[in-house]
Amino acid sequence: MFLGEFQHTVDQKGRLAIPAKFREALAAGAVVTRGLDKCLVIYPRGEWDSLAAKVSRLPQTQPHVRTLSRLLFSGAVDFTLDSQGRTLLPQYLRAYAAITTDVAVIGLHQRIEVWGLEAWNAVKAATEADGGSLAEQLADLGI
Amino acid sequence: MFLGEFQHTVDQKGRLAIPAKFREALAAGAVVTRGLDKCLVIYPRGEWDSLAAKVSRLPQTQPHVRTLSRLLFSGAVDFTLDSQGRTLLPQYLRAYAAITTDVAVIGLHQRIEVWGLEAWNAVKAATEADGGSLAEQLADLGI
DNA sequence: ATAAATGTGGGGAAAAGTGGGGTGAAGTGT
DNA sequence: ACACTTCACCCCACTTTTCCCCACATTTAT
Repeated sequence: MFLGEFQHTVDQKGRLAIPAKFREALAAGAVVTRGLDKCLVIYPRGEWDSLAAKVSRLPQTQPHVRTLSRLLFSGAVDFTLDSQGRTLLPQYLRAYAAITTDVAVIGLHQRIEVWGLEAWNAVKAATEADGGSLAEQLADLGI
Repeated sequence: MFLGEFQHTVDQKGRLAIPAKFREALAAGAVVTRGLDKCLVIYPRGEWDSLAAKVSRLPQTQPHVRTLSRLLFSGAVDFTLDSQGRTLLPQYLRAYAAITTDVAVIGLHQRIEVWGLEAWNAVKAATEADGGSLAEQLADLGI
């Protein structure tokens, strides 16, 4: 289970150190891909496999199914850790999430998100300012 | 499993380097053909066989089934790698996908797509602009 | 306070991507 | 049937990126 917020830096080679607490759960294999909010998402193998299987089962003759497949799979990279517990983020993924040097690594239960630090701070600020309506929407979901 | 986005170039002889990560899975045999969206598609042998079987089973009495058959089978070429891990794309396939020099090679789980770089960037831009409806689809899948 | 673990930086070997010649087979036209 | 061109495939060479290793600073735990 991934929890917590960590501030790390991406070095000039595009490497990002993964919080030590997360490494064990990712060692068995994982995938990084584009998230829906201009951030990157790391799925451990099990999560990713079930997601990929669901998408693959859709009829690829439908245009929006192909679009969805491309969004999901084209951005994805097999996630590996080097001996220091770092991963190499491809240039196009860094570009997608506007990641330069400072990033926030966020544990979100079954998955991990990686944000450019500025974007993350903006999201946090927006969330806190917006607490009221968020509560209402969550109420609609029965939480 | 094919994943990721790679920017490669086609040289003057029409050769395209296949990402190293993909080579092993293609070495056992594969097929290149026209895709549905003005791109080229590379299917490993197993995938191609099941796709070909599926299409053959469709009622060839319907005009658009015949069109699909022609698109798929007439353009198909046996895929081979040279000693540098490159493949030779026939001129008519390059023409179909408007491929000149810069291309994007996209891993899509069971298949690989090859796009002219401009066309691919256009697809990506359209996808990002359309993020909302894709999020809904993912929600429908229970993600 | 000492030891261990974590995050960060960089050098160097290996691999990947790119370009270009040369040889032989296939196809074209006379 | 012949010369000629064109194309596919083999080899070699170069540049860039990736990966593996070592080193150091800072934090955490004992």
